[in-house]
Amino acid sequence: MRLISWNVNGIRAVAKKGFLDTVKELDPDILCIQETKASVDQLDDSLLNIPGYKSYFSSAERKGYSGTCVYTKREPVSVSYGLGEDEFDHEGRTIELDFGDFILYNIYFPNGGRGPEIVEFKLRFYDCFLKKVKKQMDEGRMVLVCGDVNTAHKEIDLSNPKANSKISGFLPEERVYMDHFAETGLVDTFRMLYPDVTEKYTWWSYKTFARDRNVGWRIDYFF
DNA sequence: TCCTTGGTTCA
DNA sequence: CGCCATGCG
DNA sequence: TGAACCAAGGACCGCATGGCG
Repeated sequence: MRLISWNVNGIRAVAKKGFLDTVKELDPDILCIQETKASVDQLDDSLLNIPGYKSYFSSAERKGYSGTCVYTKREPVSVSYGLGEDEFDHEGRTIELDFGDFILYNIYFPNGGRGPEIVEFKLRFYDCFLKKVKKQMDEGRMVLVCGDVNTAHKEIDLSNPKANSKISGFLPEERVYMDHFAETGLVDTFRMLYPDVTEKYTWWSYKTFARDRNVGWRIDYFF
């Protein structure tokens, strides 16, 4: 089974740049999208109904902000939106699909770059999420998680760990939560398969051609 | 992210 | 509608 | 004196919205 996670930074923008062709080529069984930046009524039928897939959308109340969706060939038993905690459920960040033999979360975790109070919000979000997952695991459920976590775990996971140790995305208090993910039983699959591989990133700064030079961060995960 | 400015340390 | 500023990442 | 090492501040790009004429 092929699962894909993709932060598109505007699904309408990528739709103009071959999104549907790419999906066809990649042929995922389940495709998890973050940062759709759109509400359902802003999307036309080609995005709402991709042939062969069921689709589920969750949008922020604020226009043009955040938002997630999932396209899946296999039909889930049930789908729910949000973490079940009012504070975290107004920005379309969480889609939870129950497939019976496993639960899959597609999550766009908050970006803390706008200030300390947003970092606090991000940490509370992590906390709420982990409590929920722990409960499900204690009940014997298998849980898969993918999405944009917005934190690099260890020094190996970004180009300039020293210079970024005071920047949101690599703060000590954020990295501790990546430890908590592991303690909860959520395995960073990439790092499990490639424990020593360096310079593999999922996000690059828009500044100074960072992507061309592969100066980046690994902040998107499959657990 | 990178470059600049300005401040500190220490051979 | 085009143009520019703002918010966000 | 000057080399080396920081901390802090500013410009930077792309998507989307909204105000204005």
